[in-house]
Amino acid sequence: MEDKKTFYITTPIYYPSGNMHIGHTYTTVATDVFARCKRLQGYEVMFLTGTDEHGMKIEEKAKEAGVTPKEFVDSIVEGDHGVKALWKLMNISNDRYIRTTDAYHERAIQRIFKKMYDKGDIYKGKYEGLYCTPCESFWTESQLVDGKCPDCGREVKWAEEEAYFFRASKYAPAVRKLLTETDFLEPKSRVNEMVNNFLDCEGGLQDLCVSRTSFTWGIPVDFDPKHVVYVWLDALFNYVTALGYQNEEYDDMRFWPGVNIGGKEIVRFHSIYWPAFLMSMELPLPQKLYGHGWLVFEGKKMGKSTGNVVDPYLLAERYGVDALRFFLLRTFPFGSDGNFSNELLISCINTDLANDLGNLLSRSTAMVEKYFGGTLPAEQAEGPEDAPLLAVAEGLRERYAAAMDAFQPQTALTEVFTLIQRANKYIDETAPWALAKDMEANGARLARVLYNLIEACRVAGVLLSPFMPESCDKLFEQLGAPAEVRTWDSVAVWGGMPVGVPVRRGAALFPRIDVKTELAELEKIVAASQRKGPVIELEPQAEDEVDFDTFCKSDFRAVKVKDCQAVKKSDKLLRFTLDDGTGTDRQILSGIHKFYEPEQLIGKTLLAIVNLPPRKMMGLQSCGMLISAVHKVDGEEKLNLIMLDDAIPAGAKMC
RNA sequence: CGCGGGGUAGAGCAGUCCGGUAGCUCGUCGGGCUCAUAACCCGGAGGUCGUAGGUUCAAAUCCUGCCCCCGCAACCA
Repeated sequence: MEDKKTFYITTPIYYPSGNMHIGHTYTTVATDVFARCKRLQGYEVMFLTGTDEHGMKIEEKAKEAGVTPKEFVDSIVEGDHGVKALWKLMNISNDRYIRTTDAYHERAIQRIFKKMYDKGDIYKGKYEGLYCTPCESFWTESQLVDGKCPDCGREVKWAEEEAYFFRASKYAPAVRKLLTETDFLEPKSRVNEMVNNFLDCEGGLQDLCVSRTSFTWGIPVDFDPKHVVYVWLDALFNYVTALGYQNEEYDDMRFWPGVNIGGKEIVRFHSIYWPAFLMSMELPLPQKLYGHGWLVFEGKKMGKSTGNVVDPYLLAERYGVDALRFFLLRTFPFGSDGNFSNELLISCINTDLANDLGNLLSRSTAMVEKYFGGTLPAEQAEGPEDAPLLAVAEGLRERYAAAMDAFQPQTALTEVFTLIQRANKYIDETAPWALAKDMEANGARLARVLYNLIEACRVAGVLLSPFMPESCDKLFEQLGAPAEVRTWDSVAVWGGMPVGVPVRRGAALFPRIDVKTELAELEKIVAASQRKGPVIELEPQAEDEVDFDTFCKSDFRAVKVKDCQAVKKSDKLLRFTLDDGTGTDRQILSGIHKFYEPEQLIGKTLLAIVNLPPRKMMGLQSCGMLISAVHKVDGEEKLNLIMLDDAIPAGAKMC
């Protein structure tokens, strides 16, 4: 009976509150490449991805859209341009797709929750905090806006709610050991952050609240149905429920433990609570958690609010799925943040794929056709130029494997391109076109040169196939490489390519792109998608009435800006020295540096409320508040100070 | 002193763990070749490796101080 080694790898399960962007694509493509690489190496691979579909945010989004939460997630997961469609487009080879709304998963989570409870690792306690009754939400002090609910602006009050807690504190020492004494979490640079912030912090590792009563879109706690299981407990266990843990749907726990890949934002829950949960359930810990870096766009974090989300559909359709896959892993070191730009994408395609790889294949196959009618003869002669080329290929597979095992696809690709570049040089050195001038004398040598080139293309093709499966198949077609020389074993030594196979020059694998034209084109597309008209959002009008007396108490005055300066060490605060007509300067701090430079405002006449209680900010007194008009355009906040006619004297009362 | 990441040629990055010729891609300048996707190959110019000290025969790399940038956090009446 065949006993292949198993390999289990996962992406995080994504939260489908909106469409996936290039960042999700990056994680998923990377994981796919690792999975394909292990399959190539002969492992029995289980590759899991999925979606994390519960929680309050989805419940809210669904409400906004006027559908049920299930209908909402169905449309994002299964719909046109949805998650599954995107992974299909990107040629993701996941073996399984888990949705946390799958019945088997929900059942398993209930069992897990019960087991932890019976064991005493989950206990019923009280969640205390500031609570907004209409919104049914708890907020921390820091989340509050003006001491009020950030969502609705209403009063919050101290409240407590019954909740279940996971005894994370019990496992803190073991987790600490795991992080500091093993290479479970990589890259290593993320270890300190976790240990300092969450384990060695004041009070140590806090117990985690694992149930909620404030919303219903979640897995009910079956023995206490007014509670639903908090999303993280629900979500993290997907990695084992998808293998059949605590359910009857699957029976694949032999794959566990596996490797969890994810962006750096998931490191906290995956490196601390996930191992603790597993310890509680007495399951083996994951082999590895790799928290890769983020793609940033023009130096800024990518996000819907900044409007700089990069659409993977657009790029894949325009440049090809393989080119995009390749670019993501070739250009950015996996462990750290990378600066995404369209220009970088195009130049990567041109340099590596068109000029180096594509052109090598093109010129090599062209010469086999031209000089030998597409089939190389068996009679071949070695030459002095061969050794340096073969030296680069020697051990290439092992260097590549080592880099892949270390989760450094960028390095693995650099290795492969060393061979490709050396092969291009080899053409120059051997000058096949010169040999071809006297076939009688040089025919055998020419045959050998071309054989080596075809072989170089083949070896590169095998090693690149996890990154660009479709393109490598096309490459093998052109080379005439049969299935048995597309394998991992076949690239262990030079010379696997059989002689006499038909070589056919085909269409350019990666056409060269005109950078200038293309960048202009992309800009047009982006501009067009934005030109649909700015969406202006306004604050909803207050529903509560304010009584006249209360209103009259507010003392609004015209004030003149005598001086205005940025507050040191604060991004947002400006410090105003104001003439309020009293003869004594009034100091007001205002968080509007994002919208105004201090020098723009000096001399202006503004509107302020002057009888608010003074408040300290960044150590400075603020006596009142400047009044502004606020709105949002395409999700971006806009703010305009109310500027009064300069003819109005300082201190004039508004009524 | 809140936590973390980073500062290496005009641009983008590797090298830093484990000190020993500073490397890659693009750009630029010059040359070669004509098989190939105006591609390929060779060579040149261009770097106080943020800064100031320290350890050492030797520091981009190890240690200390400082400056600047970027996330998170805080603040944003």
